[in-house]
Amino acid sequence: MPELPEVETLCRQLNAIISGKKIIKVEVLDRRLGDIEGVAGGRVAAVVRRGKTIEIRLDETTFEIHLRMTGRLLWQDETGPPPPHTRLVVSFSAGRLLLIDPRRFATCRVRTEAPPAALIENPLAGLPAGRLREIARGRRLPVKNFLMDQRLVAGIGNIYACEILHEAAVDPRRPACSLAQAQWRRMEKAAAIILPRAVECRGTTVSDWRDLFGAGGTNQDHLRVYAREGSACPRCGGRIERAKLAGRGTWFCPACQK
DNA sequence: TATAATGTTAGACT
DNA sequence: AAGTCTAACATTAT
Repeated sequence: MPELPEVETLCRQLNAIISGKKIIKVEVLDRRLGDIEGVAGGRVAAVVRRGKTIEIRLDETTFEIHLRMTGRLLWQDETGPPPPHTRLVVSFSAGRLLLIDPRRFATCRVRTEAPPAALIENPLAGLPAGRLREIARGRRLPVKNFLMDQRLVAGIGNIYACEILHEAAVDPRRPACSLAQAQWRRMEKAAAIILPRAVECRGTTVSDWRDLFGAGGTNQDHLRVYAREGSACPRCGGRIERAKLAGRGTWFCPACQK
């Protein structure tokens, strides 16, 4: 569910609240999350985003959380009964962090070494046209799948891939290697508009995204194509269509996205 | 009842 | 060999 802007929102909120604090207890309520009780006793140095992964950096190791499709993090000041689908409880002296995940796809791990970096590590800091073109050389997969490949570009998922491609007026089905230089430049510009705005809006709440304190984001007010099949394209008035790419719903305007 | 859901990846295929 | 595609993961909502 959460993509780069949503994960960025959580990391910023977490930083403000747990940096410098000690983890006093870890309760794993879903065995599939694995053996992570070892992080109990650690002190949080900082919380950092890597793509869609949340890195809780402790003094010695890094505790990572990936929310996948339906994972949420929720901060609670008081201890009450945890909400349904709570899979993990990380307690601090002043409150606790809950991982809630109906579909149970979310994952956690403890690591000491950094994994291999994506070719473009942080599109929030820029999605440079020149690099995109260079990486896309010889790759015939659809440009939307290219953008969503986490080994290539870290953090972009289905909503923001659709929105960036619309803003850049590029057809999501085009082979990545076939884009002209001018189109890559438009992609760079589009990302520089869409991603920072989504972060300012604290993410996109179309169904169930909530921030660390349970509040929805407001970026859904800025969506132009995602889940808008049949409505009019805000740029050219054409009809927004839905296709399937890499098994995912893909919304675009065939009239102005070339 | 069938389908789709904001993600990733192992294994199959080219 | 490297690039690409598909099914699977588990559950809820429409």
